[in-house]
Amino acid sequence: MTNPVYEKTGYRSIPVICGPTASGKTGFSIRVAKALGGEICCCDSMQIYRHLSVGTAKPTEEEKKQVPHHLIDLVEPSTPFHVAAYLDAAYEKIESLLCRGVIPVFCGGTGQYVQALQKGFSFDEAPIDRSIEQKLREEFERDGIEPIYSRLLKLDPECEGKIHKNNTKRVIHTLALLMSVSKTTSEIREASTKEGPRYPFTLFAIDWPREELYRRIDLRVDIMLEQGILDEAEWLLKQTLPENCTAMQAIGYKELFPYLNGEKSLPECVALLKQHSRNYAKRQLTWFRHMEGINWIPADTLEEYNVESYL
RNA sequence: GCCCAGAUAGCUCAGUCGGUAGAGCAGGGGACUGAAAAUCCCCGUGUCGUUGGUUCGAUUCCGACUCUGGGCA
Repeated sequence: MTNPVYEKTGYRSIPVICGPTASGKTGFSIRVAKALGGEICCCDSMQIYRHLSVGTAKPTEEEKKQVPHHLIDLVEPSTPFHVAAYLDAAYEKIESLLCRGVIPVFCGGTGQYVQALQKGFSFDEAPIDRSIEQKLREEFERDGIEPIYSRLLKLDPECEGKIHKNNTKRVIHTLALLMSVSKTTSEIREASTKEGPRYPFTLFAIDWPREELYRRIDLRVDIMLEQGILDEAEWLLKQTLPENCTAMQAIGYKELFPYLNGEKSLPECVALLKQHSRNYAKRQLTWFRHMEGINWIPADTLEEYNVESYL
């Protein structure tokens, strides 16, 4: 079996630097990319939005000068984006880097995106029909989740153990998906993995003692404030996007809106922002802990850690 | 100094018509295939402020004390 990564770059696999928010992924991935002569590909569901920079902890201009960064600033905050779109962009980027003999170095904290890359999910079906989803949402407002949940189970009984009834967002979303592609979830699952991973990836995750990680998160929020996250939040608020659109839900902005609207004090909002960042970090860790073959890097060994020996 | 209201889980509070207590948030664990920084699931023993009294039994009733609000001086 041929390995396009090895053929083009001499490395057996593409490194993916993961870790919770504020764990030091950006700095570390720059070091790795320099050592490997690679370029960085971001794997982050929020950094793909233009204008949202400080709040999403994008690499700075300074950092981007050191190593080229890709898969950042792909779309406007008003544009819907999702794993499928990310994978399209990612595969295209990987291909073009490999053609130049450059090894991509992935870096990011979005578990869903990392998983999709690692497992090689493909989403080549027709896209989900948004009008169906909209109709279902209206139905839910009117009659509650019961009838929708029953319809979902009727179409695909396997969902019973997989999707909790209270998770209305996923119930609605999944039913809309099944109706759009007329398949069951296991058929979708099968179809999306039948080709296997597109490229070999090796995963790494930066590991901090929990308390220390939380301290770093709090500290970084303070830094973001100094760097102008409020201006970004104000700009985003002025776009008057629908509340449920992805960009509006980014941690760092939604918590500051009440302050900008004069409903809450700044310290109150900042405390909440720190809180939500910590909650998020915990959820990220759940993803990474259960990923196959992930290599944990204790934070105090980051300096001397040699990614290359794993590739 | 006097009057009133509080004092219960890390925080905000509910409750026990007297039989040693429970929510939300925090915290911990988990799920995740087209919104994922989203969404959802599971996990709750704490001298019920201190100290006397009444009682078979007090966190609950009564007294005193301490502290915290608010009011009057």
